[in-house]
Amino acid sequence: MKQYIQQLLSNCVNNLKDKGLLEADIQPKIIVDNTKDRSHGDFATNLAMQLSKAMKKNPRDVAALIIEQLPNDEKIQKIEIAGPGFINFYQNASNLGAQVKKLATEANLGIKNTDNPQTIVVDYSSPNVAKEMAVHHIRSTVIGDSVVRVLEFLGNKVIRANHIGDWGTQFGMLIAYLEKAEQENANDLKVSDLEAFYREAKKLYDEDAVFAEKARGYVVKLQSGDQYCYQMWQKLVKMTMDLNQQIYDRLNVSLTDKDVMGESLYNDMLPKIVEDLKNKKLAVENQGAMVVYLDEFRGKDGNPMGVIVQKSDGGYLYTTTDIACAKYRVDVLHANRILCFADSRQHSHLLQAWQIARLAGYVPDTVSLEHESFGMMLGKDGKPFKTRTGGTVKLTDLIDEAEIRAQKLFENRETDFTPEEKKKVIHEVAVGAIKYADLSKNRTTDYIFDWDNMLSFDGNTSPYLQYAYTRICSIFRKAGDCAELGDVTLIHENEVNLASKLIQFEETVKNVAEKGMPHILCNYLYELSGLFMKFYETCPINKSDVDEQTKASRLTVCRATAAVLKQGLNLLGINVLEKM
RNA sequence: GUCCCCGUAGCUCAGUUGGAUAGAGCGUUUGCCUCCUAAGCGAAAGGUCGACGGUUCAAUUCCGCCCGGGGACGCCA
Repeated sequence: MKQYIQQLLSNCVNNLKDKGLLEADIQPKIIVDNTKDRSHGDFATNLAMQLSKAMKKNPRDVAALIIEQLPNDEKIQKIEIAGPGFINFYQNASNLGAQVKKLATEANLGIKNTDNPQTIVVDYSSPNVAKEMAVHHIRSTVIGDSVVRVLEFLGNKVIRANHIGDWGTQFGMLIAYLEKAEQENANDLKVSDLEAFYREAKKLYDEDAVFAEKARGYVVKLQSGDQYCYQMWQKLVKMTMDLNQQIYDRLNVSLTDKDVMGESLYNDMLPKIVEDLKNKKLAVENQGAMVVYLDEFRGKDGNPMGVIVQKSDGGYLYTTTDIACAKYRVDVLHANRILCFADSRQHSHLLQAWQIARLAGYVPDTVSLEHESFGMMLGKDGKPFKTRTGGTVKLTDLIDEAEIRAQKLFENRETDFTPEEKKKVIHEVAVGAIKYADLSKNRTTDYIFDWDNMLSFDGNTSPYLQYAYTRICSIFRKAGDCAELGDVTLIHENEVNLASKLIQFEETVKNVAEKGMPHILCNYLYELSGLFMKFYETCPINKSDVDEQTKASRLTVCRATAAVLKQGLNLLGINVLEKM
């Protein structure tokens, strides 16, 4: 509808030009907004105010001229000039009702796949091997996974890339420690606490000279392709990812072992990359290291900053890996668009790596590289988040705590749930709350970690949206067999408001896909749920004094709302419930 | 020192490519279950949008300069 009005206005501008009322070379941006206030109609444009200077008339007169040019249209009930020169459009209620019915009845909510599907690589989660996933991993994991779902929903080919930290000098130490642990535990080693594993390895490395010597030897062997070390390294990777997979499964995150594309994947490419950069005169030697100087980035002295792509000892750095990684995603994965969900501290590093990749011709201008950065997790004191003991909070502990709190909440309610149903509700509510706490915030800003905030079940939270859905399910249960959907006739103000919001689902989802920001969808779903709650309070359905036609109409509105909520929550990676 | 992100109600956060009276949640005060689930709805209180300039018919939004917070700045990732 918005685009429809945009088209009408565009025609209108051309008419004005034909009539000589407007210079032909003026190209106004035609913007149609959803109004914030119902008294301003459904849609508004500021076109008249934009044109008023060029046409040398006051904005309200320009608005009148524009309206004169617009054809009568059955979808539009009324057009008004308001305030300083806004043009407000009132949508015909039956047109609005027809769109709601489409949402309720058509597959995929009437949303068609995008005309030009892209291959999009989404780089997210990225835990480190031999480290436990902690609360700060949740942002990349949960936000990235939601964007993946949104892009797929719109018909794109999405390649999930879990860029795990599986390479580095610490692996010598870890292999040596794993070897020791295996010897001590015969053939049945189970590691459930990676933090302890890493801590013990580090302790031995620092205190035991013989162990440290062996560890250093293993690094060299691993890097030169030694079979034994390679197998031990693989065990460490598997050990970690098996534990991480449990977390992904618990959190309903769509990543699997097939999506793992760790740093080590690009190892073989690194020597060739450096060689190529040297040949292209991009990399030059400085104090034994290979360095690329970039004009765009200045160092402390104001001179172009050198980005080291190969150390003086011949080793490579993560910048080199990220250059190779970008090349791989273009050459092998055929990406049209690459999204990288990583925290803001990596911003300049990524820009440098990508700039080099572009200069070297690995990534053409047609492929976009986007750092979907997010802020840091801070403590209540505004400093980077740490627990009292200086550590961080494990993701598993966070989920456990959420389930404990959800269970407590549940125990105060009277329900007829079976133990299985009860368990499911507690789980989905707890996980939804955690994910929504992260998803609903604009990812670019730093945010404060707070147990009570993150594990809240009231107000603007996932349970609120899930609850709205269960209320609809309850209505249909009550209506039973006579739940016939009918044409939508919008009578009550709360019905109209709900319907207007419902039809904004598609543009909201597209906005999320473009910006990589699921909080836009969260806000939308929260507003939608709020409007539904108001509708629920004021527009009865299963009551004896409601006539059949009204009932059928409202059931359609309910069906449409349920469809949007279910699909919307699904795009956030949150499951709906029939009852709670 | 250079560069990046941020500063909105007591707290946590929204605020669409500049638009009409800056919005939620939590917390506080308070009304509503003989009526489709009260994990809900209604009402009230709470703001120099960090400060000052500039551009514009219009600035929380764009530009400049300060102040404050966080971060990144050659051989870690």
